[in-house]
Amino acid sequence: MKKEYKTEEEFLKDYDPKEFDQLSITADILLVSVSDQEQTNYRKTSKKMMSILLVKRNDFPYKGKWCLPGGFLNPKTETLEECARRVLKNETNLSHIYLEQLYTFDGLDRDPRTRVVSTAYVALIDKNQLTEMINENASWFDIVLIEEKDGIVDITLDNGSELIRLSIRKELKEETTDRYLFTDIGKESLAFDHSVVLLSGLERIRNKLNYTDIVFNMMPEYFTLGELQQVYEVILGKKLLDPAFRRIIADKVEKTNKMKTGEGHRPSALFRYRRK
Amino acid sequence: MKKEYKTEEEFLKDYDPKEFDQLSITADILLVSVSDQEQTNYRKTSKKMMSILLVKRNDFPYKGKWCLPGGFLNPKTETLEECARRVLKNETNLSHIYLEQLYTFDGLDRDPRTRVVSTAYVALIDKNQLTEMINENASWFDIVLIEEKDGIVDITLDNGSELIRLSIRKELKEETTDRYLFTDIGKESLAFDHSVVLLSGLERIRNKLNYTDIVFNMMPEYFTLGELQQVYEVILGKKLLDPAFRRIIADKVEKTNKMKTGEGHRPSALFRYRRK
DNA sequence: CCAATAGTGTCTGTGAGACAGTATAAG
DNA sequence: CTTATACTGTCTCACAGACACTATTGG
Repeated sequence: MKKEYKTEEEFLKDYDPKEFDQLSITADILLVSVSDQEQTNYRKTSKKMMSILLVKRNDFPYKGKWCLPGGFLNPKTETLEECARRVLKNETNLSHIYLEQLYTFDGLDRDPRTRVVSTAYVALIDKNQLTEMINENASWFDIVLIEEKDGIVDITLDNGSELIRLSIRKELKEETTDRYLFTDIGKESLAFDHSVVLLSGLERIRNKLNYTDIVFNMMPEYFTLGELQQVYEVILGKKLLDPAFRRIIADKVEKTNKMKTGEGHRPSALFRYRRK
Repeated sequence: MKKEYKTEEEFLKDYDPKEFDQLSITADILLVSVSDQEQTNYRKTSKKMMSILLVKRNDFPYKGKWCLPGGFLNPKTETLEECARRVLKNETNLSHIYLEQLYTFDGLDRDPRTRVVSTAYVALIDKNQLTEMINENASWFDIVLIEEKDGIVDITLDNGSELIRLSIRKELKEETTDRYLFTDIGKESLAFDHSVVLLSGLERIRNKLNYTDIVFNMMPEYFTLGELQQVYEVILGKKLLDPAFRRIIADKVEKTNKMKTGEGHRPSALFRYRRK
């Protein structure tokens, strides 16, 4: 039977590193989606927010803290991406999810137990496809604030009953490039170095929004251009002008003959992603 | 004493996987620089080419094949980047090299001995800084050709006495993104999956040329705009128009009062990278 | 003078930013 | 009629692409 520990120090004192391999690899996943915030005014459209899936840790280390879903790689049987998909399947019960390798995080002290290298993945889903309930330790957090000031990025997460405030220092590694060194400096934070993984992933998504079609992985099959624009705006963190936006996405979408009505204002045409 | 093997099969038959950890991580490095090709015509400027450092394998697996320099991570003492710098120091005797994590390659059959996950790094240097001779198994290969046609990328490498022709299939992983699946399909190739690492790295450099200042890691302190333009052209694989190029880099460089003369034509001003 | 590169002036077309205007549903 | 969003027309400004032109050296 598993022994119960009260503090992390007690746990580590008793921990036998030989039980683990000397070196392990995990795949951690930043699962991102877009959620709707209900509106009181019947005319107004619901506000959209980015949201991410976090899991509450049941065991030491970081017992009670929230972290990204992840799992240890089975070196004999699976690739890192397969490992990530296995974890995603457990959390969401979905199989065909957009997945992209983000970065490999390998600080010496990421995990107090032993050396654990983590390859992080970004996953995008349309929340409407979620049917079955996810595991009881998991919860969707809305990103209610993300703000950069004086080289510090503040992120506030909210799952309806709990608020998490993260603070990450962001400095250029090299003046010749766009690589940043992220350092978790918040009082609250996610387990391991997952605050840093979160910020890296969000910046990746923001960058790729401009030159890829990854947004459509977060959209339902039919959507209005207003909805699509809101998703752009929440990811980029700024308002866009209608005509400019419509020019940009004109060749990425196709108009259907469906309409969305009953919104208290002029109905809008439903569009669909135009695959190549 | 080490036993000598004649074939790879014989070697693998005798190989005891328990001698290795069940799972290992290596840092592999794509070290890229720019070399000058001598010109017969005294008026003409020397043509530039990209060149990369390869190492000839002394042992099985892939004995006799060329591969990227790399080394196993020591899980107790170093990060992957430190591991990469240690390898670079051995190969080039240089310490302050531009280094950037590229991607983590983790196919199940990358290494016939045991499961080896490799995190690849891209390193850029100015060849003029190289003084001491590198290790005797290492050699600089010029990229004499890189051509994409019908989803196949052909790369030809030349170190002066040996030609290597690589062929890699390139297909989009997902229609919504810019991620490619690379498959080595050449008769000749580099050891392990290093042909794929090479191509990934070259594409990374090409992309970053447009929105970062990484070129200057491959330039000497003083350079003419003609030289800089040639480096851009060889990396991008196309000619650029002078006025357009000068507009683009105008705010990245500063003119010095030095001149380059004796070239059989009008002398050119020497410029320097303008740090922020 | 010739060959080759250095360096500049300027036209043109494309495309993003900006603003203003028209259209249409629900209540 | 009001409110809120849907959707379009068009002006302007910045800037990349393109071409033409001048400048300057070694031989």
